[in-house]
Amino acid sequence: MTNKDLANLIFPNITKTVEDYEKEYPERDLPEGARVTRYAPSPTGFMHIGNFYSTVVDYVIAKHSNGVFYLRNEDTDGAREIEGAIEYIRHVIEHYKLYPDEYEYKDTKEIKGNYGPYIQSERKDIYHAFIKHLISEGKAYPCFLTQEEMDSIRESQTKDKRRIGIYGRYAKYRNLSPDEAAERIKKGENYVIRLKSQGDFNKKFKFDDLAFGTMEFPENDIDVVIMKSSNLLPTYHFAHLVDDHLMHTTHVVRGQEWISSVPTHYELFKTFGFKMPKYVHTPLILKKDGEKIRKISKRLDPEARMTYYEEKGYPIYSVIEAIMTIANSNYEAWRENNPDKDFTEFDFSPKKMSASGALFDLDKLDNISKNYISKLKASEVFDMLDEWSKEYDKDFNDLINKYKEYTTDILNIEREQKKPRKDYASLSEIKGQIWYMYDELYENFEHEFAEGLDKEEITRVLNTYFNEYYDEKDDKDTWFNKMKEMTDKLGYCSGMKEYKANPDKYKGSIADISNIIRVGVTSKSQTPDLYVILQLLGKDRINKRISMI
RNA sequence: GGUCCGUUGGUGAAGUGGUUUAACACAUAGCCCUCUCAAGGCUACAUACACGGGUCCGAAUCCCGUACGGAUCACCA
Repeated sequence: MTNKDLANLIFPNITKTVEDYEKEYPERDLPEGARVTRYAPSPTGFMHIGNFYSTVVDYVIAKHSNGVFYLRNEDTDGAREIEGAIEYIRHVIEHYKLYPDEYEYKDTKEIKGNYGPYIQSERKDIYHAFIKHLISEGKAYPCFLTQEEMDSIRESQTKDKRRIGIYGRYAKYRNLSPDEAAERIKKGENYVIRLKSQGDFNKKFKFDDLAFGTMEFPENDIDVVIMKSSNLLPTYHFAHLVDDHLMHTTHVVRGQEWISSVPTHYELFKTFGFKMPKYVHTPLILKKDGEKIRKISKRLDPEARMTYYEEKGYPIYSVIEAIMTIANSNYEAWRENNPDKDFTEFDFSPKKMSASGALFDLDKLDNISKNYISKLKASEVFDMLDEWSKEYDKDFNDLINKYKEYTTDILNIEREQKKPRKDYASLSEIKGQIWYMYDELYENFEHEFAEGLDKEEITRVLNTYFNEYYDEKDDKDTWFNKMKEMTDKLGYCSGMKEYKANPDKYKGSIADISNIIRVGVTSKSQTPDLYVILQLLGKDRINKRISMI
């Protein structure tokens, strides 16, 4: 029996060859310099900030070059698959408008692109053809090692401080004759297919990573599993080889944790004589935990999960800007000079990514977000708030829609001007800052009057002001002059400089008067411009609130 | 233990042998402005190049070693 016979025994129904598939997946017809990237998640968990980082990088690289960004569902691990994971991943990339050019969704049967299927479990025959080829050539073999045998190999390797893995003399079945292998298979023995590695651990090769630069690795000599016995699907390494070759990926963007499997991938591509794509290994996103710095964790850090940003209501723009700022530190300067350009117009450079992990800084995110939101029109903020609250605060959503115009006016306070207020970093913060403008929410609070202020004085100031001085029709200057007038009449000081110089000569200052009025109508001692607040509140609300005191 | 990577102030970082008394941004603090807050203006801040050798007229920048940190070593991706 030859290797070819063995291959036929294992894959009797596979008739297409590697060459057939190469014809089916021809070179992409793209302009010079166009790059093909992919986001290739496994549906085994929810998307976290590290995945998102890579995805943004994928997207920028592809879009900036007028290339292709596609989505590939890497569902080769049936056991760990989580229901709804791929739907959630889809939700996130669509939420951030990182639409893939090619994709396939099982649940809705949507598919787009000529290089599919884009779901690995549907590509089994393709992988088998490639594996069959390898077996015929004697470059892969069935391995009958049991779990127990492997455990004991590992144990002895650990004990003897040897490298761990199935290689050299530990690769017990690599030199089994096709006849012996066939016999075991016919008996129904369990097996995986392993690569018959030709690498030499004592030889080194150079590898260029676009982010990390040139690295040197020993060649791979481990007979890695390329096909699992459990579901006959390939392992990641093999699927990466086949898919990225056939789909003509030019740039593989993936987390730094993959660097250590570069020797395996290098050998796999070499074995087939395929050209390797370029690699961009993205730095880990780290987190400071007390004194220790560690990889950000979905379990321990709420901000690691992408749901966090949606729940908080960070605009998608803010999150992407924050990620881009971490990815390339010259991005901020670029953005300053190009405030209106799409982030994909930025000439992203993998080389500029920091090789050490980056701490994702929520303060920085807030700052970026505050600046962004402050520059929006009130109506735009309203729309965003509407959309967010629909999902996360239904009651508030009803309220703002009931008073749509009023709410927009509130959101417009000190907004459309050269130096707008920067009050909100996220949509979820808004309610906490404007609740007192709504009678429906004007309950369960305490008036924040200055300490030691007696009730009689409060009443006197409020009554005097609203009965004798306040007129809705006044413009701001008139309004403020009247405030000063009353201040002086009641024995307070209308000039802050004068008051600060001689505090003992007066009952208080115009600041105290303002405070009484401000707290009287809003309960809060800190609000935006009092004139605007009074204008917006209007006579009815004001009267109702005064009478509550 | 093997392999690979990294180490500039509280954070992200600029910097690739000499315009560096080491940018910039965020954070923090103070002052100014001011009816409060936010914003804005100004200033300060951290006495920042892990450590030790070497190369050189000259090193954060090049080389070696040490320490520390991280990633990875599955029929998981």
